[in-house]
Amino acid sequence: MAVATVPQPRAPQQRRGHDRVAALMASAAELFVEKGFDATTMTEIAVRAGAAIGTLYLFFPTKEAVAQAVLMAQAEELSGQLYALREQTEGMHAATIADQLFALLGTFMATHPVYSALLDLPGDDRWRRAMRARRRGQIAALFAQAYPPLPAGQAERLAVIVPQLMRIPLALIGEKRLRDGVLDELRLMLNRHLEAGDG
Amino acid sequence: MAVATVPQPRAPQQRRGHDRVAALMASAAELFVEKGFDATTMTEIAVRAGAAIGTLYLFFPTKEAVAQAVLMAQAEELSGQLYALREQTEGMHAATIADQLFALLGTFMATHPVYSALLDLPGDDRWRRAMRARRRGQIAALFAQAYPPLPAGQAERLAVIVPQLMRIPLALIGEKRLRDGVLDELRLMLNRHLEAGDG
Amino acid sequence: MAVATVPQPRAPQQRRGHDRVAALMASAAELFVEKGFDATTMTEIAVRAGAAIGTLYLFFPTKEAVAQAVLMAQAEELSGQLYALREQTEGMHAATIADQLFALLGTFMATHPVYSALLDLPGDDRWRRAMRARRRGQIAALFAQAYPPLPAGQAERLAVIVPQLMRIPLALIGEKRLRDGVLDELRLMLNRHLEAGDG
Amino acid sequence: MAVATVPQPRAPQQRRGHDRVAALMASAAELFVEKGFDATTMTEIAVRAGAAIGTLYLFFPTKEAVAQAVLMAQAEELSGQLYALREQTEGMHAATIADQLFALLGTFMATHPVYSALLDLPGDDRWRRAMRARRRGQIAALFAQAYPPLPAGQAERLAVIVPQLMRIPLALIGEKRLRDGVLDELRLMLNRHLEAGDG
DNA sequence: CATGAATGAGTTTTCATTCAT
DNA sequence: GATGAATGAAAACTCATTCAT
Repeated sequence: MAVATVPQPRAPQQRRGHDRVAALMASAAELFVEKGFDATTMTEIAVRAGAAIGTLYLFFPTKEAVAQAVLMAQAEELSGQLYALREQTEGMHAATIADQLFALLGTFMATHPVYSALLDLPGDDRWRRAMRARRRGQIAALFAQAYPPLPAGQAERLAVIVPQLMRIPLALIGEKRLRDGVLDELRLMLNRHLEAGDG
Repeated sequence: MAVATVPQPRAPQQRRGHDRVAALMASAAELFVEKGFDATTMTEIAVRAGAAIGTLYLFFPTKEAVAQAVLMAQAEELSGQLYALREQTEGMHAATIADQLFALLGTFMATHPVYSALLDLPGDDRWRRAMRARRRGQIAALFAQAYPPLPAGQAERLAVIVPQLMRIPLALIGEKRLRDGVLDELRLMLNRHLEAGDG
Repeated sequence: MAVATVPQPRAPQQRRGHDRVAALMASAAELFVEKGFDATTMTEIAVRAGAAIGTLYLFFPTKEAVAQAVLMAQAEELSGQLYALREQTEGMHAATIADQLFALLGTFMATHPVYSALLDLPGDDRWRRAMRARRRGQIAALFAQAYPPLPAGQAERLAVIVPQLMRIPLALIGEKRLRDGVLDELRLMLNRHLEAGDG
Repeated sequence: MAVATVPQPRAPQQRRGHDRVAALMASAAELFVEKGFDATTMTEIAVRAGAAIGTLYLFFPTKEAVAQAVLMAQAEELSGQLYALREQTEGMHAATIADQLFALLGTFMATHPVYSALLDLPGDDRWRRAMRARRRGQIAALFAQAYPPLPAGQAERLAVIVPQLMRIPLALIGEKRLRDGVLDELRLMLNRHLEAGDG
């Protein structure tokens, strides 16, 4: 039962539901990065998005569902980028493909910090596993295409390793010089490894 | 219907305080790995250690303090191992040192999963930062000692990268073959990078 | 992931207000029986009636008002039936009247389960009391007319008892044989009691 | 995290857990009768028992569990009374047994109003069904023992009917004279029915 | 008349922390 | 040292009700 206390003028209700959901998800993504999933409250998410708690629950039945929606949207985006990369690098030189992939992942991780934050939560569900598997498959396919003589299994191993490599610089916020250096170091390390081929 | 349990006569709790604390910390470490820090309750920690909740608070003022104690103990252990490694590899061939370091970190990460779990929690405190810095310093020193001509900064960059590399296989529980393959791949990649020297 | 549903084009809602209200009340009646008054939500009522929540509030100011309307309509119907029974049994043999009343109430209770469900809610309001009083008066009048020598007060007592008797079989859904047996038993018991007159 | 605001002196904590549970259940029983199960809040239950909300949840995991505990305790009591009645009326005259049963149920219903209130909630669970079945069995056994020539099934039918009969006067709070009259009427009706035997 | 997105007070439930014994 | 009953602030979640369109 909602008894109006101080009937505040309501914000314009013209925003389409789509905008509302987008604002809520953006708010959630920010908070998940700032404080982590557990420490973020549903009320905070709503407040930062300029919505009431009930509005948040209008679109997402649980807090877990918010995380899932945020993560899925970002995974979708990454998947799209990886797909596009595969298209546009068809037939290119292996080293070029690797460089592009490296750049793509590095940029994505840097600009989508919530992606890593949510993907590696304790207590991995079915859908989180599925997301990781999909990413692994796409990246493995890219490697396999770029280096046809790649021995069995190596593409998959690289698909596991490379995304994790790109997360390393993320922890170095506030140490910009070191961060850039680490990124270069990682790039160099991976290139050398790929050029050398399997041992 | 859940009604008050009949207070069972308790087993004599005569372990020395030291054992008590060790049991509590071990219990906490297990639970932090299984369910994550936030999802672990103080009561669970006490129960699994066979202690009462009050006893847990006798030794640790807050839940955060438990995590800190657990993490510090493990960091201390790692630090000791790194120190010992430095002693025993003095004057050895660079490649050998690297291999040893790799093995040491790999084993440590695999056997101390709570270490990573706690070190990378969102909301980094002063003491967590200090811990990371110390590790970085020790590993950088090892690299600098092993490869005297290492260009300025590279030892530090490697000290950032290598521990993170060794965490990658941890996520592959249940895929043993892939896990071992990834570990080999990482070893190979790092060795090649070190052999090649700086660009 | 639960995201805003795409607003489907709506079917034309051209039913006259009267039909609308009838549909809403029917929907409410069903749900009150299925889940109880408290567990039924206004949104459910509207949805099952194929209406929007706002439409429901167009006709009923509160949830309580819905219950009141539903109950009043059914009480009105029962009252009408009782009135008709009184007319058509004028001058009949007492036993016949009793049988008819018994049949009437039994059928009504079985076909209007929401009637009992709403009438016996905790927290009895003025209007619920009034409804019970009216029913009591009508049934008492029937008894008084059928059995003129009925001692003072007995008609009223029977008017309290008989409707409650007829509710008993309602609880036996799923045990049809027992239910029918109980109904017969009740009929027999009441007839014997009436034939014996007051003690 | 509980940050003490105004450290109120705590009430004496000497009451045994048993008393605590009893007080909570008594408080719940009162409120369930006064306002019904749904309208009663866990906070109210705790407050009326002089406990904190957390204390209530210490003993009962959910509100449903509170109801279950209250109902089970009362059902246990009724069951004990019925058992004792069976023992002490062994070999007695049928009419006497019936009278005793009638008195027992009448008194029980009047003094344990929460029993009916909880047993007839919408959404009958397994345990509620079990409770009804048990009562039915016990009463049927009593009837079968009292009236050996009772035709098959009638004992069970009576076991369904009689407890419901005894609930009827409960609704007449505030109309004492009518209430007593109704009770006598019911007694008379049942006796006549039993004396007449099956049709 | 009709709609349904939006609201927020109120409810259930959890759990870190305290303290009398 | 050891205990565990007790606490209550805070978080997740519900739903009757409103109102701009």
